[in-house]
Amino acid sequence: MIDLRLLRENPDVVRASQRARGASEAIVDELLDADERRRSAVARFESLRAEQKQLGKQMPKATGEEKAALLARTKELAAEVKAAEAAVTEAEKRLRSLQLAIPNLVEEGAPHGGADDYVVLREVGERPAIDNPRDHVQLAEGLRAIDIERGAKASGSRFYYLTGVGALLQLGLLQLAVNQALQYGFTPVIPPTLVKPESMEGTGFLGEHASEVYRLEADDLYLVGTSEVPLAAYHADEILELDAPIRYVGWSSCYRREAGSYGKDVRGIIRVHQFDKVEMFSFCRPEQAHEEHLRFLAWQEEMLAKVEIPYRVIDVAAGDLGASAARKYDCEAWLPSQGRYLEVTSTSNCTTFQARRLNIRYRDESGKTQMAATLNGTLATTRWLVPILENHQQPDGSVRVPKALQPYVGREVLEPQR
RNA sequence: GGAGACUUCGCCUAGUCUGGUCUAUGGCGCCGCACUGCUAAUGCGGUUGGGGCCUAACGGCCCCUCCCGGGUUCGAAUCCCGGAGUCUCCGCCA
Repeated sequence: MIDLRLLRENPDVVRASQRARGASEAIVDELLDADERRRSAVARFESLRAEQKQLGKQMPKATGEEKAALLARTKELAAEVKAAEAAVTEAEKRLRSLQLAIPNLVEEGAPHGGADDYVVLREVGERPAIDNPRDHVQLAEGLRAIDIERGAKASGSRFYYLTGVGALLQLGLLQLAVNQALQYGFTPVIPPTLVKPESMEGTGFLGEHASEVYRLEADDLYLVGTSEVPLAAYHADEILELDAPIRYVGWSSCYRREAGSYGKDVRGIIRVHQFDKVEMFSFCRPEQAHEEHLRFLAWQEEMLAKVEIPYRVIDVAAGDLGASAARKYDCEAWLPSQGRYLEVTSTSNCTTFQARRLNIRYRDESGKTQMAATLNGTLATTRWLVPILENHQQPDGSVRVPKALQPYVGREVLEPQR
């Protein structure tokens, strides 16, 4: 949700941001107009209401004719107040829906343009030289690590079972991620994965991504696509102490409908309806957010280094940012079987956008309440198994376990079963 | 699933029966000042949040806010209806 004060004082900043995203600029003027209308409706209501209260106070002491006159006037006023109040409600409704339709202001420096206009910031690590690389499905089959057929049998397409070393590998990877986060002062959290509409709305997932979200109609609850949702909602309607950032690391299953993604990444576990994720989340002061964002990215790169995967970092273009994000960096892992990069992490600086919707504030030095900033970033997911298996495969179909994962998995090499 | 109790300005709490003087009580915490060799203690004062208008600013005036949404009324923290949440007991089940 956009800051109305900023919009009023500086509409050109909002227009420029919309332009960078390739989004509507006209809506900015609609919003300005709605804001204007709301304020005049409020002013009318408040002056009527003030008079009503004034007269109401005289009522108990009034007698006789005086009282009759008061009654007549206040009865009249009551109707006017009611009408004025309805006008305010109407104006606020319009304002709010427009306000919700405008995405976050893009951070200065973010590349302009659409999905293909990202900027590659760096490539890290050496791609392994593998002749005729097996893909993760073939490798997992040999290792008996992922059972896609039975996943389809039990639950349908894009579901899977992680079995044996597959299950161990995921558990190890996620624990490695949590342990790293603990080192940097994060509080571990296992959140609810069913949330109320307000939580979904507050994090901005019911806009353009609404069709991606599972909804339980009978209970009016949503299955979260990321623990970002319950982590952000954790402090909804609270006033926080934010001398230093408050950091949580969430571990949860994530659910995505993947509607309209048919034909994309159909094979294996690259794009699935359910997966597990360890997610960093931070509440901080707006002026700390940029630095925190870079820290998140550094911690993601630290994880990728631990599992010894070659990757690149991209600066996502404005038009490809989610509605909540002001800036987003993705890490993409190298995929030998496909000769391309695959997104494995994403970190967004949501500045005050989510906090404004969720009403999350802090007190500054002068004691005034201010909107907090929120940030999120992936630390590990089920999808990571794909580049881990593929990049560490051996000619015989076995897979070397990265050193950092060995204590969790309990072996140095995963051998194919026969 | 059934029955009951409860939800008040950061936290705890008075007020709700009997509508107006609630512009919401007190305590804790926090902030400021005074006192004190320093600290502690004490005293005095301040302290819900959101919004509108006026102002260069300091500040001032006003509206909303007693879980949420309706209703009754000239007037609602208070009465009525609906909803949410918390707790207790019962039932059922891991």
